[in-house]
Amino acid sequence: MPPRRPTQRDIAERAGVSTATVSYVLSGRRGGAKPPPPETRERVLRAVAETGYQLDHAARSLRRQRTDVVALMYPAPSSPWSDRLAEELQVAAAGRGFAVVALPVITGASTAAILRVLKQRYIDGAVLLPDCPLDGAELAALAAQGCSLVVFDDDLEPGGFDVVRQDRASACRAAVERLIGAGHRRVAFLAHADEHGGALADVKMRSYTDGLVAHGIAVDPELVRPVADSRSDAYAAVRDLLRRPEPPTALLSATDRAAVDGIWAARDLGVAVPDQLAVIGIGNIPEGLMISPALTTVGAAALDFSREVARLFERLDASAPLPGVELAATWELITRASG
Amino acid sequence: MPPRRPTQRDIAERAGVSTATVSYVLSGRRGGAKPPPPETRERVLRAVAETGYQLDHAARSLRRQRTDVVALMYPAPSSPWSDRLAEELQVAAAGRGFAVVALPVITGASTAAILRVLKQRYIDGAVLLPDCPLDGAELAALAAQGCSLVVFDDDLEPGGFDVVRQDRASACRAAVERLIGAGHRRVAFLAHADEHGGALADVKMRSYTDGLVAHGIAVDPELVRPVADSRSDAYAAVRDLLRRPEPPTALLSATDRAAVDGIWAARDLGVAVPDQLAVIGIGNIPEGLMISPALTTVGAAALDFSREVARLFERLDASAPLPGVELAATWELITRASG
DNA sequence: CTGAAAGCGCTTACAG
DNA sequence: CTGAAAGCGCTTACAG
Repeated sequence: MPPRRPTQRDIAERAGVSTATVSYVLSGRRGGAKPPPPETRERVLRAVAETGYQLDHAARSLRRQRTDVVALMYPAPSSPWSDRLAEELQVAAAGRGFAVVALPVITGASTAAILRVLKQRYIDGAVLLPDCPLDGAELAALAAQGCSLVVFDDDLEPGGFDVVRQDRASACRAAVERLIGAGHRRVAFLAHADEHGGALADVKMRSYTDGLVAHGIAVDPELVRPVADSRSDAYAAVRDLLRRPEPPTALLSATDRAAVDGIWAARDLGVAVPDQLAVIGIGNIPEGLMISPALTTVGAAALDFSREVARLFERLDASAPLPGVELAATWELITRASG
Repeated sequence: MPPRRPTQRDIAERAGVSTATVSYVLSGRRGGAKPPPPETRERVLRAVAETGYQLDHAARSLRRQRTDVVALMYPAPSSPWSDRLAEELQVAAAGRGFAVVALPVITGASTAAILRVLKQRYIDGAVLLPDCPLDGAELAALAAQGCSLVVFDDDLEPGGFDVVRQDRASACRAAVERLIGAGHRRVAFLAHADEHGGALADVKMRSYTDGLVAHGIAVDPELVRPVADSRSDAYAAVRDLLRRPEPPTALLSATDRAAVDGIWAARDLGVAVPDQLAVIGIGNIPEGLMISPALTTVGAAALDFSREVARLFERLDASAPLPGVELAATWELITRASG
């Protein structure tokens, strides 16, 4: 049987003071009035040390109507972007006494439990990376209940929450234009698999097809492969494409990882990149810089979320609700050597 | 001003029932007695729908003395392993009404806030991946307070919590033995950088040095490079090593990623792997299967945490505290083509 | 300077 | 079948 956790009442008895005094000592807070004198303070702290007392988060949250916890929500699996944001958030949060919890959203698994974390006030605020499963109405409802939200989304209008614009569609389209502008007519596309579908997958696919069609190029279904989410599938698909009688001369990939695998496949077949096969990825992951030739890609230019993090804490610190604003974190075509 | 969140009292008034009835309807729980009849039920549910009522997590947790939240703690950055465990945990949790929060521990940032999440009963239980910043005494204290814990660790004894053994030291040592057994005498080591130090970094380094010394081979400081945590540094370091007058004939890397970069560097210099340079990584990430030649590595054989996840929920479901047990998830030398 | 007391929003034995 | 009431462990205006 685990012994009952000590409460402030236990500490108070042990130290011969009231629970109010215990709370004042522990919180250091005292609404303007003087703090308890050192002697009282010490008795309390000694009792805390002796019993191993720990604050009860639920009780404090209920009473104070805030949790001092913020969340980072993102579609799983994690990425260098979500990792970096988690780090920046945690550094900023530590200085203000906030804890950070990450909420990876598993595709396919039920999202009910994870949405409960937001709706039932487990947390005071959150940063939502792109493609989280919440619509504008749900976000507005959360904001109206006092949840501080910074949301990465290219379509939503701010409304009690802030929206970070990446303009991913334009950047993806620029990649297609670059390939066609360089004279490519047979452009292959490594698409997301169906089970990794979603808004962004659609944006990527539409950028590809719209780009081709806008230049009078028919979309050849043979050149579109749903392999962008699997390294081994991507490698095999590109090898297969390059061995065809009429191989593609350019490759756009929905993920940088698959693009890198494509470059490997090309290298292993003796196909020169970019001369015989131009390759452009999407996402701008660090690995793209490591391969030779370095990967041309589409994505955010810098691994830096300081503005978004700062904005979240502005919201949390504000005494009155802040209006929703738009922040720009625009995706760009990042031209390197591969295409 | 955000309107006050509706409470069960508001729902009760609106539906013309008591708060007790509201609670019974919402929880579906009723200690054996009959549930409220459909008519009452409907009135309550209508009021809930009209007001957008959401349960208050803090109040419920305080009253029920459980949170229905479990955590996954792991040293950042995330990895295929932490991603996979998050997924398995979430699937298992969803079926039982539990939410999952991830707690990435940022090296360098203060761990105080994150430890509070465990100690202040923010959660009912957690899986701790290797190298989390909690010692045996802290874990025992948490367990004694009723927190269900499954801890990956090679040294700790179970004590109110379960311990998952990986035996990483033996597996790392086996990698060194394999290289030396194959006749290699000049074995380079890509070590962790100092800032990525920790117990595992030490285990890896010791396996390397002890292995060499056990076979009468002096450790050449020139062959040890602290580059395993940076892809670009690893690539450059291996290129540099291979250009030396007396290049190494084998390479052990503290991370698979750096090992893969090493293979790239070798390929780019025309050095054959494994004939001119045998390469072994540590970690068994999926990427190791993608490179050619496939990476020999050290790690868990399968990306499968079902036993650990099941055990966590066994603990959570148990009416009385369970004794701590050891689970085996032993690391192995996984022999592929590179070394 | 300190304490008694109310109350945050739930759940659940218990009485009717 | 339903409701009044206690209480989970805190914080904080308020009284002394």
